[in-house]
Amino acid sequence: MPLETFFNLPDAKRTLVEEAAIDEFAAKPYQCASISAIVARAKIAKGSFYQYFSDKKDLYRHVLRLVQQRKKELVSSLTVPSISLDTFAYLRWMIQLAVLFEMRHPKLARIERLAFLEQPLPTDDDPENGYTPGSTNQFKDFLIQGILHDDLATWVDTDMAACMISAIYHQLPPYLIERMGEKARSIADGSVDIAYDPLTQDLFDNCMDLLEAGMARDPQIRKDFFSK
Amino acid sequence: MPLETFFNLPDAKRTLVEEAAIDEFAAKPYQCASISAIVARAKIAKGSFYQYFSDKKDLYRHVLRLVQQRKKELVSSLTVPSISLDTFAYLRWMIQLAVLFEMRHPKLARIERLAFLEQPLPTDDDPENGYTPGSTNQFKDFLIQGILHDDLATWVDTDMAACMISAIYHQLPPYLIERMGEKARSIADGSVDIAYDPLTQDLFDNCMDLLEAGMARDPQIRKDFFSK
DNA sequence: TTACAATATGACCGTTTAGTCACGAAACAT
DNA sequence: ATGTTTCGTGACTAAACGGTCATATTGTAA
Repeated sequence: MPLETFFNLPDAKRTLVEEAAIDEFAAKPYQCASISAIVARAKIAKGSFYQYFSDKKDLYRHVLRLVQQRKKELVSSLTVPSISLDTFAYLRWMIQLAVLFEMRHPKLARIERLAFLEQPLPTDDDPENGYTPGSTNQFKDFLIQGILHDDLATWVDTDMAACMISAIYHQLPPYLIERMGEKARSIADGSVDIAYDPLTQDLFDNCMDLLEAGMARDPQIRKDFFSK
Repeated sequence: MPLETFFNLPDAKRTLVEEAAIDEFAAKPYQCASISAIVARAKIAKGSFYQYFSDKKDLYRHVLRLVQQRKKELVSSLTVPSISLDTFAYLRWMIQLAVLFEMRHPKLARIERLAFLEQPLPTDDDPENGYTPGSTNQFKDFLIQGILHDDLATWVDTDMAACMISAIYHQLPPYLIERMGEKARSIADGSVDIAYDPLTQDLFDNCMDLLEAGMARDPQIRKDFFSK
């Protein structure tokens, strides 16, 4: 945790430091991120930094906490689907959320992605770790619920499916946004609502079709569907 | 390209340098990889290194070339499926190949993964780039062929599907190997043939089922199958 | 043996790094 | 006004970085 001194800071200054840190951690992987660059960008003295944070890892964990916080804020600002929603409708909503987060906070999204891909690098001694939004564990529980709700085929290997979906969840949003082109900007600035844009929803349709029904023209397996 | 001096080296010494570089690039992302660490591990002088390579990027590109080369060697040592194979059987073979590569050359596999994730960092002025095994572009062409062969549903968005599959292709092998546990070691050392190990093939079955038929218990879409 | 080219070397350069610390400027209570 | 705590600061350390270069060693041909 950052030292109390950091939280005693006036909001403007604290935000300045946080923004500088976000810039740096979005630009470089954790190992290469430079404290010197951060204090230069935040226009504070090197010594001041160490009055706020005990070391680089301390700052990094704080930034990761910020990422989660901003994502929760985004969720709060959205129409949250009811829990009783169809599993795939909820999964679609989650991917849509990831895309929105990528559009509104590209740097934070990049930090989250880097943290996911670097896997067990800076995640020591943090017991609440391993279960963040988008994590493999979260998707696993989600899929188990899907089977219990009779939405998913019973033969689905939830562990492996969770690994595959989390890979997609972290890799797809930047691609989708590039694919959306100009439209992405209209949605990001709020002039277009993503939920009512037919072109974007077509993209999500295609994405969900792949997850729901796979890619085969003539699926031979579909085990419990045909034996139901 | 490395300088001629490097290729004039005795095999043992050249290999030593390459192994040291592989160790380093597998341990750290490109930006953080240290020349000093490499020359220390290879037990050569700093000056010697710069008689072999013009700079860090030069070495890195050479290592990436080594990765592709070793992968091709692995392919050559395997029973290559016929081109007329079913699309999904071929895709299954590709994933199996990725798993084998991860088992036999974990460091090289890690370098390949890092290169894929860092995306357009060290890929300048290399025209043959953007189309390496496992790249999104390669999967896209592969999927188009799949549609032409009538194996894939015609509505599949090949661009997006390629993005999803390449994400899985790079993320899944380490998970599968961890999942295989002790069995992975038996296969890696050759005492068990992956193609005839029922437990492993069960895993691949589940993986391919997900790609082929998706996850829904009762797929509503399956557009051109039901309208065929 | 001589001459010349190819290769090997580590001290060195300028820069950057994470982290420290003595000191000065506030802020605050008494 | 005085004492005390908190905060801000930039010079500083020791180490590491990528890269250079003059020099030393080796190999080869004459």
